[in-house]
Amino acid sequence: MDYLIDKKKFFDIWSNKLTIPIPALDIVIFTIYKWNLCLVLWRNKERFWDKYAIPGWIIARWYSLEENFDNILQRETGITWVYKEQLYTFGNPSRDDRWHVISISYYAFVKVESLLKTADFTKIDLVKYDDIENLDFVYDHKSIIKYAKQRLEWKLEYTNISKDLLPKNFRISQLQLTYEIVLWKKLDKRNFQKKIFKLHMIKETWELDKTTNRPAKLYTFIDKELKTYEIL
Amino acid sequence: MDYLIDKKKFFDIWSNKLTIPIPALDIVIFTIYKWNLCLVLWRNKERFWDKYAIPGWIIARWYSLEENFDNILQRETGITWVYKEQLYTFGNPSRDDRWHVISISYYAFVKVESLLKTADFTKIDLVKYDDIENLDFVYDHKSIIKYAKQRLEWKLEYTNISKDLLPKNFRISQLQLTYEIVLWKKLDKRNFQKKIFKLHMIKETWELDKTTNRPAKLYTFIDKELKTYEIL
DNA sequence: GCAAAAGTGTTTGGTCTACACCCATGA
DNA sequence: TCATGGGTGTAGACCAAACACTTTTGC
Repeated sequence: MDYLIDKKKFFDIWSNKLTIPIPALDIVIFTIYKWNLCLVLWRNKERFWDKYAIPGWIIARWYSLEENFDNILQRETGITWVYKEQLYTFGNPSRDDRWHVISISYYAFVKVESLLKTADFTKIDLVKYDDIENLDFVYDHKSIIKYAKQRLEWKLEYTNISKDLLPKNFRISQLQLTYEIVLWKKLDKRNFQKKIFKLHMIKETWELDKTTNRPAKLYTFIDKELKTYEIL
Repeated sequence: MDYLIDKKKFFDIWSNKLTIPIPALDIVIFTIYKWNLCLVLWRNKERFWDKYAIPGWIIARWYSLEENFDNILQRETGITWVYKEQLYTFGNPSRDDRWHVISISYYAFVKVESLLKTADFTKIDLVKYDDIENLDFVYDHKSIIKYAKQRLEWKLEYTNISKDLLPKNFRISQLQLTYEIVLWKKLDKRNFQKKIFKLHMIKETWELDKTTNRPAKLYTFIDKELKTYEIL
């Protein structure tokens, strides 16, 4: 009676084929590891013929995108929490040559401590972003990654997203280094600090980091929430 | 043999149910009509119990999102060309209470002349944005519209997207009015002009518009393409 | 001549950039 | 005592916001 619950429309029993594309969810996970921008990639030789893939799976019915995300993340990487945001939905019918799969893509950031504590390194590889040019990926996953990288750059310039890439307390030089790594350019130390302070993005703690020659003040983010700034 | 083409996974013949959600594509269409921000909405009493909906339909397999978009737009509104961009993918299982439908949403802009020339007003209604608060919409369409409006504001502030809302030639005061309508605030005439000119967004034509008391120069956009500006 | 919209500059405060030296500590 | 990274200020250019009067035309 109703067009939507007339399920015959979506599956043709005689040809044994769906008439709709299949929705999947894929995740680009960034982290800063040893002061390199890295990706958490999925390596599954059986399924992917020795190519890399970003974690992802078919979307299960009756679960929200968030629930599907959490489930895929946990099952395929072991990681329990990341900051995530929807990236884009890719629907080119030829992106997967076996079937029309629509990829609802997310990008995510994970702090390195959290990664090392929870990730299952038998399932994933940590790969430097700069190396992906030379690696083989399944389907259109390389272009999804590049799209995510653009978004990361924007996000870093206009929000306090770096809070999800850095430890709780950090030296200002580490914050600056994070920006330099992602934006891939040198920044001026004094101007950088002025900007960050003017935005009230971080505050001093009373701790010192004595691991370098001259001890450095440690800072922490003021806002726990994601905040967008007009300028940076 | 391969996990993806094992179609049994996606349709359970015994329960006669799909095991995946259904992907659909929905479109929020903006226009400026009689100097009001308006939406092109779909009114289908049979299907929608006298509520408004944004145009949309189930995604057909083997066609790209763009092809599905064009097809839906043409069939449901008659409109032949709009500027479009992907907005977001909404996947809450309860957004449609009959089935789990994932909505890949787009927002679009159409010039009023083009709208009036091609649209099929037996299928659509033109509704002022300011009125939607008091109207009934199916599913989560009202919140999709509000999300699209936010994006429109951003787009107007940082790009030359207004070219797709205005006629080819226009008075500067009309351009300013468009900004004021969408951003919902008064702008300073002199500062507005300085900004727009500094960005090299528009250029003079040698025509005059004599429909008001004092004739006004007509301007036109320099770039045909969408261009993003760092500042506005 | 008057109503209506067009057109036009200046000042002020704030922000961005470029740039160089001293400090505290560990080895 | 030296090497390493930490910490700090200023001057000049540019940009953004506030603000009011004159001009041209139709009626």
